[in-house]
Amino acid sequence: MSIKDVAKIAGVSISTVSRCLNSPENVKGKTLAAVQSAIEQTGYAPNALARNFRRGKTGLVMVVLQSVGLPFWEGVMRGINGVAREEGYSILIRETASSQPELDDYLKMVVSKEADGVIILASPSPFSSTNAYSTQDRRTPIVLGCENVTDELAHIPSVRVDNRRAANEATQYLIQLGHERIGFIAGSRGSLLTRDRERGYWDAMKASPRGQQREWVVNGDQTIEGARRATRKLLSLADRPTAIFCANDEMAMASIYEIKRSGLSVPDDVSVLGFDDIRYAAIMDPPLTTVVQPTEEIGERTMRRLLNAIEGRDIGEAPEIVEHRLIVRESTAAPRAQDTTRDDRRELPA
Amino acid sequence: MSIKDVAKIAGVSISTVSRCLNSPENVKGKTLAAVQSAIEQTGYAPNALARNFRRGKTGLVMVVLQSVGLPFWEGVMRGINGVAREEGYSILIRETASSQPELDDYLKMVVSKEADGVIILASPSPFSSTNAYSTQDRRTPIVLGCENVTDELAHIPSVRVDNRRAANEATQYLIQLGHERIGFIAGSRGSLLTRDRERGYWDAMKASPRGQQREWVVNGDQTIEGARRATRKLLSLADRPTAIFCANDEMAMASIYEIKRSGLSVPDDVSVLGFDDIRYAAIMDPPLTTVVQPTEEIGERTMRRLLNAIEGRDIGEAPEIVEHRLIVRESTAAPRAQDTTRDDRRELPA
DNA sequence: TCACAAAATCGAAACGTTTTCATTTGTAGG
DNA sequence: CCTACAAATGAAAACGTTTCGATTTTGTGA
Repeated sequence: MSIKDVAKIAGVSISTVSRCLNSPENVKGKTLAAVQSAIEQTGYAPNALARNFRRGKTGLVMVVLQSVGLPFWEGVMRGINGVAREEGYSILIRETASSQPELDDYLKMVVSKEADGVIILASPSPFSSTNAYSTQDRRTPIVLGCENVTDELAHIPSVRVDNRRAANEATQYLIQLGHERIGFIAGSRGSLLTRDRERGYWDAMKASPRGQQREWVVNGDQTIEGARRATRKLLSLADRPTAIFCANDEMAMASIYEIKRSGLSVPDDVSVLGFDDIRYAAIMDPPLTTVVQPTEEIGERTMRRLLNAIEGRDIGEAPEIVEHRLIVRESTAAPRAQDTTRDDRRELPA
Repeated sequence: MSIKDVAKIAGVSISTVSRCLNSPENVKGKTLAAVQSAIEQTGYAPNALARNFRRGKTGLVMVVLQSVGLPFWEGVMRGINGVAREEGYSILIRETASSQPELDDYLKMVVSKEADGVIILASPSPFSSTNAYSTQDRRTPIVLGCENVTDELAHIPSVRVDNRRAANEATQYLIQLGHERIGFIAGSRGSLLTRDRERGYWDAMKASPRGQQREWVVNGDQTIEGARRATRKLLSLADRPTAIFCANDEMAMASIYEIKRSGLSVPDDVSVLGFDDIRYAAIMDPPLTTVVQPTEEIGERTMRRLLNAIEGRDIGEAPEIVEHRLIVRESTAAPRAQDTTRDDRRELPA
């Protein structure tokens, strides 16, 4: 059932059939009708394999993410998918959770015509020497969404919020509430995104009454378990923080869990502030104060930028910055007046 | 940079180069070495487009899901991805959240060689007349994961837990705890998965002391908002349930949120039981009692079954059933002794 | 009706593989 | 040293489309 059969039935040449499919405005109404009828009749569907082969384009964009199922990426993926559909592309996904390929493997996929471009939403194998993004690679279309990657990929064009400023502002907000001892649960080591947020936190703490304290910053590893551990560590500090800023909402959830579990209350004893505004942020107990990113916009712009690159335009290497916003819910409050000793925990009901 | 260039440099024919790539055991060591060196030298990478075209296979499996970012599908996708990688397939995703194609569109994708097979994890456009799965379609490789689809797709082979039995057992568990008024928050109308769970609930309630009550079953629409609405409805009942069984964990989260918000406590006033054991189930407050599905196994078996179909084997149409398991945490408890009036809510602190 | 330009159609090449069949090379046995 | 056979390699076809240049048809104005 190929274009040939259709041509024969319609009594035209195969090039005419092809034209009917691709530029019907160039074919006479009568022939068009004949061809369409032949197509109906045979149930012909163009062979995408052949077409893509001939055109030298896969129509595929590879999206690298850590794992399907992480709520944060929902909006980003919706954005990506939306413009992909609009522009006739399909999305190929690869999870780094299950395997750990090198960046290089992805770049190769576009030279071997498995995809036309790559969007990176998660660092391929962290700390791999072959992850360096050489100038030679500059010609393969690739864009980062959110800059959730290691240093070596720093120069790849990206679309993201200003994580440093956002984290700074969020921390400022806690300081303004009156908090002086503010903990920070960092994400996975070596992720640009995470490091920028940590920097923003440091920036803000510099000007805070008690200044910066090394021990207030603990690595949460971007995992629930890690964040729980980190929280326990923070809670056991002599100078226990009255507020904890988590590098993302998932860790904030874990942190809240652990805080409550130790008999403390959020936000009465400890305020918690997240980052991302995932779909569960508003129905946690208490509803989470957090930094919102325009995820869908990030997805859309990432995809658009990639398409530009695919079409051969120069997209530069400067990140595209989109706006964030702090959304205040109930997990943050002013610290309690008497909260200067570390022993108030004992006074609480279990 | 094609196979031709490599052939020229290596001083062999293109068929030999092809053989070096695909069946090196059939080529003499010396030529193999020469060819490999030529490949190195040119940086040649086989053109996947051409290869797939020639072979008539895309190497792609289309996975239809509602939306990336829903935690439940994390494990399923990991399973799918795992065997896909093993078998040399890539995963194409399509979200039904952003567009609503018909099942037919997906089937067409395999005839038009955009993918070799389809895995359905979410109903394409619910209640569409063209979603019927005709016997004529029986030849296109397609498998359901979890049967999260509308009636019309009932006869497509699937891999899933026995939702009806699982829901029955879960409800039994609540009954055994001493609950008599048990609410059920159903998922999206028309989803087989959800309906089976509802059936399981009814099955169990038949034998319960107070029997079945229409008003105890409310539609939660598979959404957070829907589940909140449903919960409010249940709580406002004259005979307010002392336990609520939610068709999935996400709705359980929403339900718990709403219960607490109305001043009641979980599980003291109302027990809540979920389904799925998503990654946040264990760190909710309280940690959620729920039904676990072996998601990764489901994904693996779904994919394997699809591959069988792709390779032309008859995979039948009977569902493959995998084992579920109830995991008891802290969101369920025996009802309070005095809990027979509806007015205890007033006695609680706001 | 004719000439001519424009529009429509056709024929054939090309895309980069894989694969079949034929040919060459190598090897062992007599 | 020749034959027979196996192993290795080569030549060419084929996959289904798009597209280029050539050719035919159509339409227009004189």
